Amino acid sequence: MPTKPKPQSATEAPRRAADRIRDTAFDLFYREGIRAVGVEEIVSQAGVTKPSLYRAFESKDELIAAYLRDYNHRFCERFEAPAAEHPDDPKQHLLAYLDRLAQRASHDGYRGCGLTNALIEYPEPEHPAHRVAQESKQQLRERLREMCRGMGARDPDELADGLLLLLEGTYVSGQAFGEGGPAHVLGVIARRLIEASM
Amino acid sequence: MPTKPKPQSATEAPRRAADRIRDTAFDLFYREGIRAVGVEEIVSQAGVTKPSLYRAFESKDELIAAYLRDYNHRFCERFEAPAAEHPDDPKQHLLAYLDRLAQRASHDGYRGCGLTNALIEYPEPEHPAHRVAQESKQQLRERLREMCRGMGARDPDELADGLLLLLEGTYVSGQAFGEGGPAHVLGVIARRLIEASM
DNA sequence: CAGCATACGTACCGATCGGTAACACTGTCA
DNA sequence: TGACAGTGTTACCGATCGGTACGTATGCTG
Repeated sequence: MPTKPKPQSATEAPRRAADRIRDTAFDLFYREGIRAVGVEEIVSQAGVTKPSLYRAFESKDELIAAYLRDYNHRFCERFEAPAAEHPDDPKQHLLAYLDRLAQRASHDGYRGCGLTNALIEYPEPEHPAHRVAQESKQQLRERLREMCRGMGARDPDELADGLLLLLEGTYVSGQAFGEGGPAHVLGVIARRLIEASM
Repeated sequence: MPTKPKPQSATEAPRRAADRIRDTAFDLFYREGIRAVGVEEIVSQAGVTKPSLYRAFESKDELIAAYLRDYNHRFCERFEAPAAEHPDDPKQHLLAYLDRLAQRASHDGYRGCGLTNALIEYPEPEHPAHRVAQESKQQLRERLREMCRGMGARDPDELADGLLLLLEGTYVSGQAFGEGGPAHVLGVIARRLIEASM
């Protein structure tokens, strides 16, 4: 590991080709959809060439899988972030995340959850994209159950699934309806549901 | 208009090419996704040829739009069907639909809502697929509001949006999680939410 | 039967898809 | 100095994409 002697020019940096490809693919896959984006578009926008892509990734499918793993990583960070302000309070933690989500999802141009979108674009259960996204979603479900247990819900698993439905519904409704979409009620509805489940 | 002298053999019929294309496209687009299906696959499985497709439809995009209009039509039928058993009772009408949906969505291989899936596959707002799906979803939102008014909810629009989130969440969660997915709680959760909103 | 429109198929188009072979260039480290 | 890893360059592959020019079969009407 070199002691980064690269003359990185502040933000804009001539980083490794693999990293630029990873970042560019992330943005394009998320914004335009995975199937809609060809490898040519990725490398040209990343300022690299195709052989560089295939030296770093076995195939487009592997690049997709890497994108989804990255996405899940960033998602988990966003999901756990409110814990800093609400330590040992899973209810407030979750509601804080939901409020932020509701705000993002009520913006025009919101693209929902990259993992959910990938599941829909790749319905075949064997496809790497489907697999990675599915595993991430199961992980989220388990995390929600854990939080609902922490809240002291009557039936934690049931409440967790209910909240998961609301979550996923917000992701996709944010895309279907623009500015004044149904996502803005997420906060009140979730609170009402939680209250009625204690 | 001929007096249909065609010797149609009961169910299996050598119908018009356009009809076979429409039906085949419906099945393939829904099951495998729109972008994943090429026109070649459609015509070959329909037992016709490409020129027949392009004589009946201007382009693949137009065929997609026709598919989504068909989908919305069938959806509305399914959605309104329970009205026969629950006339003038929007709450029982809606709950009956939700119960049937929860059952379907808890099956392995469930593919969700074709309109929702299309919205995700085609994020560009100008694309015919996005447009048709978006209009259908707005129509559904309005219908839900109407039903919530009929239920006598405190804030009908708010409850309608909450139920819409649950609906959409069920569509996508049915695909993410298989047999024992979160979709099975839709009934109890919706009832609890409605009760807490009266 | 002739005439004609409708409906369909054969064969093909250019463009793009994901992916690769072969070689030149650059900077780092020994 | 030389070996080497990483990258860029160019050109290319077969397959598939959406779409079409053009000839052929069929069936109704006179």
